[in-house]
Amino acid sequence: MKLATWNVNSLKVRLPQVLDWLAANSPDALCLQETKTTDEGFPFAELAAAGYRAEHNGQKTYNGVAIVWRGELADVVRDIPGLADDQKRVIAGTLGDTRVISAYVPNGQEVGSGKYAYKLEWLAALAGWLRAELARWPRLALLGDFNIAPEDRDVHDPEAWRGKILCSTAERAAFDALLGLGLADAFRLFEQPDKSYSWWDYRELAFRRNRGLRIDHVLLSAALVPDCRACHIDKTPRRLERPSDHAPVVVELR
DNA sequence: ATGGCTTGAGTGTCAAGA
Repeated sequence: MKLATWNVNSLKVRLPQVLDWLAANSPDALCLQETKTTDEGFPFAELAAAGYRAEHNGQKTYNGVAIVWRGELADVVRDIPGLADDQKRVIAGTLGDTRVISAYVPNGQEVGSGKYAYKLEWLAALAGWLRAELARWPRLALLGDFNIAPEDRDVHDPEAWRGKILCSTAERAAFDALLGLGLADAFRLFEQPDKSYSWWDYRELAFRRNRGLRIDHVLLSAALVPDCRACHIDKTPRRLERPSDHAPVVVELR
């Protein structure tokens, strides 16, 4: 089984690239973030023509997450149960016996800001909900844009980013708390190239200079880890014209 | 140098992203 996650930064703009990527990579499920559209604007028909079904949790202009899959998806949940939040950042479903969650963690804007407090509260709520999800579905994959670079090696210039948004101690502690639930960072299960990132700023030729951050992740429950054969970041779409600023992250499971 | 791009909104220019 192949699972992937991709923050597309507007599905309207990126749909041709998503369709091409699905055709080229043939994942069983693709988790999307930042669709930036309502359910009415979601391209269900175009995806169906490509052999994929979809569940979307969207809103106008901002946020929006989806799972695009082949086969059957059951027990779909939108949003974090019990969290008062009008931002559409979570959708989950079960593919076979594997729970698949597409998440778009808040950016946080600046350490100490209101958005930063919201990010940390949101991550705490996510962890609380995941504990229950893991109890129900031992085989669980949490995929998405976490907006956290877990370690200095995930940052092109760790000194410049020290303590800054996406890299602060509290954000990294929140990421570690997710690992503490029994989840593993699939990317780090394998030897990886140095300076591997999943996001590059649009400005200042950041991609060409590989000035990026690894903030998109796939976390696997302990039951899935032995089945994980590979995890990689696919930089191919980042090289296209009008790319998303994020690259897809792909895992292959037995 | 707090900029630089890109998107959605909507037609002038701002909010938000990371």
